[in-house]
Amino acid sequence: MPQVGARPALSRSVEDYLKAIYRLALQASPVATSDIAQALDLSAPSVSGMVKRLSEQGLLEHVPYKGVELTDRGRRAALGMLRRHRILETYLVEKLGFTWDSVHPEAERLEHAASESLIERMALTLGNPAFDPHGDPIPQADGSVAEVESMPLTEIPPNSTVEILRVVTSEPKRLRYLAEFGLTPGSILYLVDRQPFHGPVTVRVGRKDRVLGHEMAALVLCRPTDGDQIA
Amino acid sequence: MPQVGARPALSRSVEDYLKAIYRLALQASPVATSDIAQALDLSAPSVSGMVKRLSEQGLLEHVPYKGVELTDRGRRAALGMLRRHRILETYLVEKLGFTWDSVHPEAERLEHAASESLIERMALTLGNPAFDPHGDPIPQADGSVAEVESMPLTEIPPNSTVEILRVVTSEPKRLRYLAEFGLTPGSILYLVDRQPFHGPVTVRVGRKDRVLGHEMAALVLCRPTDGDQIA
DNA sequence: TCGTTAAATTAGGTATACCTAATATTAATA
DNA sequence: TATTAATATTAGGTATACCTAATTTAACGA
Repeated sequence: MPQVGARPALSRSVEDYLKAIYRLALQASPVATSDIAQALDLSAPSVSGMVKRLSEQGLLEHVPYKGVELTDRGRRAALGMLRRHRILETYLVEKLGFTWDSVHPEAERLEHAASESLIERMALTLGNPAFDPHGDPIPQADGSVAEVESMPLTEIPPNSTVEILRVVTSEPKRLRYLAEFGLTPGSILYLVDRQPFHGPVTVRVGRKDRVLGHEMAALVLCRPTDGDQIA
Repeated sequence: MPQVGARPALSRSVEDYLKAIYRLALQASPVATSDIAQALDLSAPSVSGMVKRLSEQGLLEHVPYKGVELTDRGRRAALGMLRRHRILETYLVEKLGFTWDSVHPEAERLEHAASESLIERMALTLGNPAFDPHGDPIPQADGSVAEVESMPLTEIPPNSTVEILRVVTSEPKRLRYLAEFGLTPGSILYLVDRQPFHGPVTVRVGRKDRVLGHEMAALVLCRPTDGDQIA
């Protein structure tokens, strides 16, 4: 008899594979096994073996020497994991006072253990949020994912005012660095200047001007605001 | 580099063994391997094997053919698990609206995944509770456990008023049954009558008289209240 | 088109944690 | 004390998920 609130029993490993493949498929599809190996820090043969088992289970389709794609079942499972992860991160930050740079590993472990009903109760308590603290969209229970148009700071023309929508890193050091500058989702900033050829970007947050390296600025996704007023 | 808030990495299985041995040792010590096997629903040889590995790791002392006892290290780990479990149960009930009969399996899975710092944040949010929703004492971070004198309903003399302190089962059906009667920790009841030789017990809760089978009544631990007034 | 290289797979092996069947030890009884 | 029954352990085997080393396949440039 299956547990109340339980989900199809996939092992931790399998859940991690599906999540990684989903993410990688957003960049390029089919996904190369070597990319999976790199993402999960595993050897290539380990991934080959697991990929074979997962396709036998109907979670993904594998064309040997070509790559893998998630089946509908595999994608649903991956989206479920992503939902769990992002609801957990949001809950930890909103309700338990964790900082946005510290929640990733905690959510990474809890997402395998939390039941569907726990996640839905957390979501309800949070008012069914559509985005997590990093601005990542939270897949809804029906599998839909909000798509938001955004541009990295490195592509915004100088002299524009933008709202930060999303920060695409889970590295604590970088998250702390950005938060120190006030560069978190929802905040408004004015792009003062941008050096060509992958040079630094100067932004004004509040009254302060900050210089961001190109790599850092590329992680900050924004949307231009209507006016051009300085906050 | 160990994780922030992480604990010594013990596997799920090991954590379950230590928890079970701790509980069993409260009844009788040393603990028989067959009792561990029964508690964890494993074969006797599986337990023999694991017991050997755990004693090699210094988590318990094993005298072959006699039984096992936790070492200090083993006891600390077990108390840690118990704390995690009970904080989690309390949090799920108090903050997320779970019912007291449904939290056990959820906590059983989360206790292996939650970091020390998550548990301490939950405890703080709850005001560092000393007891969980079933009245079980929550081991404190320093390893101390509140001891409360209590008697099962089956040993209370008729015509006395008692407060329920604890209900010692995790079976949902029984918990729901008792909750229906208003028999939860903190509630006051009047023991109307008690049949000898393991017969049923009649209690009055509010205005209603309820008859409880002996087995059920034995799960309800109480403390006599000063007066003898009927609530 | 042939050879070289990069990528992927297969072969074979390890650790954990379980199992059943067989054996050993202890404790209770005749 | 010898036998028996209960308890525990050892022996040997399975599944999962990882590893390294060896091999195969595909793709690309000479």
